[in-house]
Order: sequence, then structure tokens, then C-alpha cells
Amino acid sequence: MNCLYWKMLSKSSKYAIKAVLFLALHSSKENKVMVKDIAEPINVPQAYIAKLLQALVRDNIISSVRGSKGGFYLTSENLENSIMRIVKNIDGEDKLTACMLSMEKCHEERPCPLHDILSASRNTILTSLKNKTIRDLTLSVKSGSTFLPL
Amino acid sequence: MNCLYWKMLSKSSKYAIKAVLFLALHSSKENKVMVKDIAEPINVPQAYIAKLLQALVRDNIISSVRGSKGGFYLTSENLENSIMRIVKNIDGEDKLTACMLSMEKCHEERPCPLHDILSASRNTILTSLKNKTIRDLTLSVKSGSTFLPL
DNA sequence: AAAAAAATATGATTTAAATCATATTCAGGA
DNA sequence: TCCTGAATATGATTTAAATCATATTTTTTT
Repeated sequence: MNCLYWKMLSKSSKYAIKAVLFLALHSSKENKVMVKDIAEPINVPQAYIAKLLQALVRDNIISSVRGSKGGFYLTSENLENSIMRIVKNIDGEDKLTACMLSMEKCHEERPCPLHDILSASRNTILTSLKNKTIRDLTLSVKSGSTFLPL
Repeated sequence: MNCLYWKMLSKSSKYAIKAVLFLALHSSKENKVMVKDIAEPINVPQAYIAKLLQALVRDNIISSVRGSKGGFYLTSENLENSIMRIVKNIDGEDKLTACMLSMEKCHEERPCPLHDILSASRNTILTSLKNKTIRDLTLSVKSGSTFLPL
């Protein structure tokens, strides 16, 4: 059985998360990685991921230096960022908070018909995205309990 | 706090669910409702919802007759359809089953780094969408425990 | 300094979802 | 049987996300 594909995350956010995890595993201040060497292994168009990475740099989620010998990398501070922080940077906060039926006034006291189906699960997931850091996910890959693809 | 806005459902699916719930509450074989009288209260463009309703008719999820005195309505059989059935008709099945990071080979034995964050919640939600019928949700509105907007 | 190599900024193009428009078909009433 | 009012089928247009292209800036090396 597959993971659930939630458009909850845009393609851009997914790309960004993959790129950051890649950097977490393969870069350091002493060992920067160029866009082209990120784009290929995570299987994302180079010009596209470049744009996303630039946005993450602006927001201090990842680090970079330009010029020759330049590239992207993560500091140990960067590693402490939550997955949520990446998503908010790319998709914006609004995208994550609204009603399943897009009803303006849906809330606990006046739930839409689908509210109960989703509310608990939603909170579980949002909390995880907020709490899990890049470092956490990186460790889970290093320990062999989760996997990144070719 | 708001419901979670899951793009898990496309706008089209949301529109369709709203329309079907509207029909469940306001139509019967003896009391058909025309598109224009559905479009306005649920706040969806008429030509757009018309197209969606036509797809639902083709799939026997809702009922209709054309010509004067015609319109859309639900039979008691229609009421037993699951919410999932609507979603599958509009968005297709594939959209609901794939990895959060869009990784081809993500599964329980080889989970992606976000798998654990999502897997349980995903199953909970999918099961609910499969089990909840139109009738169930309609009853929850009638009983006053959930609400539909103006 | 000058040149080269990298990120950065900006904007153009493509693609898919959402929206709009219209001609056709079918049911009911005169 | 003909007219009217509705759904139906089909396709055009718009919009936003995804993708591509290129000129500019910054850093390192020579």
C-alpha cells in the first residue's frame, strides 16, 4: 500500500523538502553542493529547484554562498528547522488552514459535515510537521528506518 | 481554529460534495431541483457545477430527468453512496493513493521519511470517506450536529 | 585586475485545473 | 405535433501552478 498523496503539499513543497533532506545528508559548510548536483539525484528540474532553494535561503532555512567553490549547505542551526517551516515558506501559511469544503465559517462550534472526519487527523499531522525537524528526519534515514529514493 | 484545507480534495470534488449534500437535503423524486437553484445557494458557478453534476449522473451517483419539470434529485439508493464515491468520480482514484513526497516506491516496508507522520491519519481518513454515506452526513446536518453554510 | 564559476533575480512559456459559452437532445404540456 | 424548458455534450477561455530561459551579481582563482 502506498503513502497517501496529499495535495495538502504542493509539488513545490515536496520538491523543497526532498532538496533539504538531500542537503542534510550530503552537505556541510565545508562541503557545499551545487544546484545541478541536487537537482539530478532528487529528480527535479534544475531551474525549478534553484528558484525554490533561493527562497529558502532568503528565509534562512538553508545556507548558500555564491561564486566558485560556492553552493548550498545546511548549518547545524538549519538542521533544527521544522518541516512545517519549509512548507510555510513555499506554500504560505494560508494553504494549510481552511475548511475541507472551503467553507468560510467552519470551526469546532459550527463544524461542516466533514469536520469530524478530518479534525483529529489534521491536528495530528500538523503537530508532527511542526515538531519534526530536518535533523529528526535525517536521523531516521541514517538509522535505516526510513528511505530516500535513488 | 479552522478545518484543515486539504487539497487532498480538488475544488471540483468539494463543489460536488456540497451539491450532493444540498440535493440530499432539498430534493426528492417528486421535488427535483434545477442547476441554477443548486448553484446559487452553494455558491458555485452554474456552468461549472452543471458539468460536475452531469458526470455524477453518468455514474449513477445522483439522478436527473431533462425537459420541463426536470432537474436533479437523489433516490434513497443514491443516498447510500459513500463520499469516497463522489471523490473517485470527480478526481479519479489515483489522486488519493501516492506518496506524500511523490516517491514511487514508498510503502510500509520502505517508507519515505514522512510516511510515519501520515500513514495512520491517512488510513483513518480514507476509511471514513469510504464508510460515510451521503445519508450519514445529511442526518448529521438535520440533527444539528454539523452545519452547511448559507 | 580579470576571468570563471557559482547563486540570484526576473520574467517568459507551458500545462492542467477551473471557469465560461453554446449548440444539442430529451421530456412535458399545449 | 410543436413549442418550451430543462439536462447534456462539447469545446473555448481564463487562471494559477509548474517549468524553462537568461541576464545579473558575487565569490574565488589566476
